[in-house]
Amino acid sequence: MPELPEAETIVRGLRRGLIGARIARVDVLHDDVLTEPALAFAERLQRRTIDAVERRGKNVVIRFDGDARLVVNLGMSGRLLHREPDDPHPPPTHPAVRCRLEGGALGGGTLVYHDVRRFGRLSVLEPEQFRAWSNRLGPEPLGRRFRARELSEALSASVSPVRSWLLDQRKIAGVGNIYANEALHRAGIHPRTPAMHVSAPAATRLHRGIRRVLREAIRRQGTTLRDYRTAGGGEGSFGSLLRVYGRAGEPCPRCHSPVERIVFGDRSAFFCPSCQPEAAPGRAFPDR
DNA sequence: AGTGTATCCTGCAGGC
DNA sequence: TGCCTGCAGGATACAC
Repeated sequence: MPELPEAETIVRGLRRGLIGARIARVDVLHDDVLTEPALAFAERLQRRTIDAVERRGKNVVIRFDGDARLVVNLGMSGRLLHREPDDPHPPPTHPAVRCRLEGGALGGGTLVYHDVRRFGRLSVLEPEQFRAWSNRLGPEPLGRRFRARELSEALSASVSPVRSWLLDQRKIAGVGNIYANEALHRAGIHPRTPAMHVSAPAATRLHRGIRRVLREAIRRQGTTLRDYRTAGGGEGSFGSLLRVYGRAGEPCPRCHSPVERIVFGDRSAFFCPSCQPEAAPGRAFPDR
């Protein structure tokens, strides 16, 4: 998906028009993005007023009066678009759910969940369910509870490749494949390094790398490679600042060695073989 | 417990 | 032009 910076950008873009608005009507066009029958889903949203628009990891969280929440995981190609009344844009090509709004600072309009591949999921959670769901996710990487020392300790408990570890939302909430690769490059760590082999100084560099790349990407409204759009339909501009992701064969911006692409865990990993050397084999893990 | 694999979908780029 | 393959920002259920 959309990873943390993209979700954060969407949340910021939705806030003004959604807070205080009331959901007048819900149309479900593709019920496979829902976790419950369309009728029950619509029933639970209709006539509710939006109190807040928030983010948890890479999920958009819309909170209603009564404290129920709509949690939106955007999957690979999900978009949340707010179309204001009389919006001149052409209608979205792959709408899955449409909510007609009344009131709010922008006078209503339509909130559209748009998803070409339909890997995204929308669920309505009551306060208790929301707490349980949120507790299963790891710390917010931009929050105060995420510290280098804790990162280092958590890494030392896992043999999995550090790139895979970073993608596990139970470990850290919000990092996906793009920013995992970018953070590892900034930290000078090979993506396949077993998590427990990441030294304390390297974990500190990784901690800083994660926070820096996420913050800079938020400033640029995220990375639009293909599907991602802001709430207003715009594109994010962080793509031109990517140092390794999607850049196999291009020179590393730091040392000019060609960036390499490998595949493991069914995902591409991009890295600079010179800035991110693979740990010398032969000690703790002789042959993997 | 943690890791690898298959699966859910569609669209696009590139090779022939 | 058309067909085919590979690839894609994610998450989960399952077997081992």
